[in-house]
Amino acid sequence: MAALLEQTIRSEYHRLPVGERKIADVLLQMRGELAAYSATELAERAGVSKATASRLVRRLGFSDYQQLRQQVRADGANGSPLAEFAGALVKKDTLARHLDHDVACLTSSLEGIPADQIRRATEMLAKASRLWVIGFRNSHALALYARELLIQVKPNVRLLPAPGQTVAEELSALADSDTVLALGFRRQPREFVKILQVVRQIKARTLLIGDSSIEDLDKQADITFRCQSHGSGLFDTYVAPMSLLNYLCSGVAVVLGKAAQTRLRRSEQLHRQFGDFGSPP
Amino acid sequence: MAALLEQTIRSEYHRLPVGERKIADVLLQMRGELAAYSATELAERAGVSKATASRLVRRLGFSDYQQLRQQVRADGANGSPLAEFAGALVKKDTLARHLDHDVACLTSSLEGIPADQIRRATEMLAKASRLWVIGFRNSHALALYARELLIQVKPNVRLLPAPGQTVAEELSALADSDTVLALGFRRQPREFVKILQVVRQIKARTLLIGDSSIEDLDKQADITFRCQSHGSGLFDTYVAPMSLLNYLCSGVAVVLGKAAQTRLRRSEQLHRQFGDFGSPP
DNA sequence: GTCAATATGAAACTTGTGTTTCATTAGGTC
DNA sequence: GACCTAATGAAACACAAGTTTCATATTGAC
Repeated sequence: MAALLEQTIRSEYHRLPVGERKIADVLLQMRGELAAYSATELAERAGVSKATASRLVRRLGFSDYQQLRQQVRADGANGSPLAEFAGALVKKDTLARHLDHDVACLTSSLEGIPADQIRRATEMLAKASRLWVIGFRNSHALALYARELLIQVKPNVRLLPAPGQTVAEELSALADSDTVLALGFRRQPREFVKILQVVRQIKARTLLIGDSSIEDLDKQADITFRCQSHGSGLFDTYVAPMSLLNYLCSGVAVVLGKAAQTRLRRSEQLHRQFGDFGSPP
Repeated sequence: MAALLEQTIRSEYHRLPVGERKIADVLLQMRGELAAYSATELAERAGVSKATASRLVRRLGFSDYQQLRQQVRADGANGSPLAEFAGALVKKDTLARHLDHDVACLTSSLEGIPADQIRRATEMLAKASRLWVIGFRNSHALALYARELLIQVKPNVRLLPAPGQTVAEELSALADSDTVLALGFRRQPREFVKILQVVRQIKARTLLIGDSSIEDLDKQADITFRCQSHGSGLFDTYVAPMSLLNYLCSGVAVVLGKAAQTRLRRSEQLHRQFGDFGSPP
């Protein structure tokens, strides 16, 4: 990145007076990100005056700082957009494109999450006296997965909707010391919104995980995680929430500490006794 | 890069008026390079006035554009230059490590799959007169997801185990023109193996998706996909099979062509009539 | 030490960026 | 349709960025 500028600087470097050299050094260190900085900041960083910075720009052959910045930007831009173009030209097969898509989806959904939000979420799950996992339609598979994990480290984890029962019936047992883990991806029925309202009235905690379709439903929740769910093909992809749930539940186990560990071990043992395929008879 | 900003934008996006959305879209496209552009340029690119751009910055919670630019810069800096300088020093937090893990897991599971195997698998699913999706314990959530997708493009997709019924009872209806989609991740009961044997005897087709625990069970299956499932924390991760199932089912819809499309559209319509949250009453 | 020649920073200046104001328009409600 | 609210762009504005000027400091030659 900014290779063009680097060449220019190096070829002039020996001619530069001390002050201008200081700035040149800073420029070289910056590389691609240079365009994000103002000439004033660069001058400060180098410990010289703005005037010196301005003069260096001239000496390097630019008419002004603006021009330099644009060159760096154009040069650096060859990094990503050209790569995208090339990617299209390399004619990846559809599987490779699908993979790229899902990786991007996963990454952009998780990477910006503040550590504090994760911490609060895991504590909310860990400290709850009972947990309710709710998800309709598409989200039900996720709910099932979440319950599967949570039940291994904590007693009293209930899945909704349960076959043969109405949600209202089940939820009548909800208490204010409980936490509801709501999976709200596209295609939730209106019922889902009502449930969140009820949960709020009862003053139980709500942890909402969903996609852009939840819109301002985040007002009903104590903590909200938004994941990308748009798939590469016809169907929505749930890699992001899957990964997030995995991470959160691991975190819950850590918060619960000893208690969870023993519970987990006991679950392993039960599996063995019950007779897993793969374990000795 | 600029992940934090992306999260912020996505969480506010639905609240934004059209003009501000245009700029938000531009910001999302820019990602890391954003700091190199002035608010004026962004406004021009989005086709709105500077004033609108300024207002968006406010709405996203920044005091001014300067502040936004600095956050993007600091955030993006964790990406390349620091990594280049001292890879060892980059003390990623546990979430970042988890993300890396799951991305690696997903990538290594899918990228090596031959196109031909995908093709055969989708055809096997598409051509079956009936489909059975089987998965116990951990794999049941995956099975549920698979059924959810398949039922949208094909009639007669049955999920096993079903609550209140024994698998044997259900499977008595299995015919040799059927296909069984078996999810065999860690912790399958012995029953699972027995089922695969029965399926083979009946000469129905078997598509097996699982992890290393399936060992030589692939002999019982016509096609086998092996995914990584070892998680970064205590629990297994299922991002890879999730992504694979998504891709395969999309493929099935394509193979089935028109018939699947209309079925899908009808399903969408039904959802709407049934009354989704987010759709007009 | 003196003298050029050059380099430098402080401050004045200019320009353009980003914010704010305000009148107009669009969207929603009764 | 009348009304209110919110959104928007044009223009006025405030401010900071970058350039230029100028007086001072530095360097090297003699």
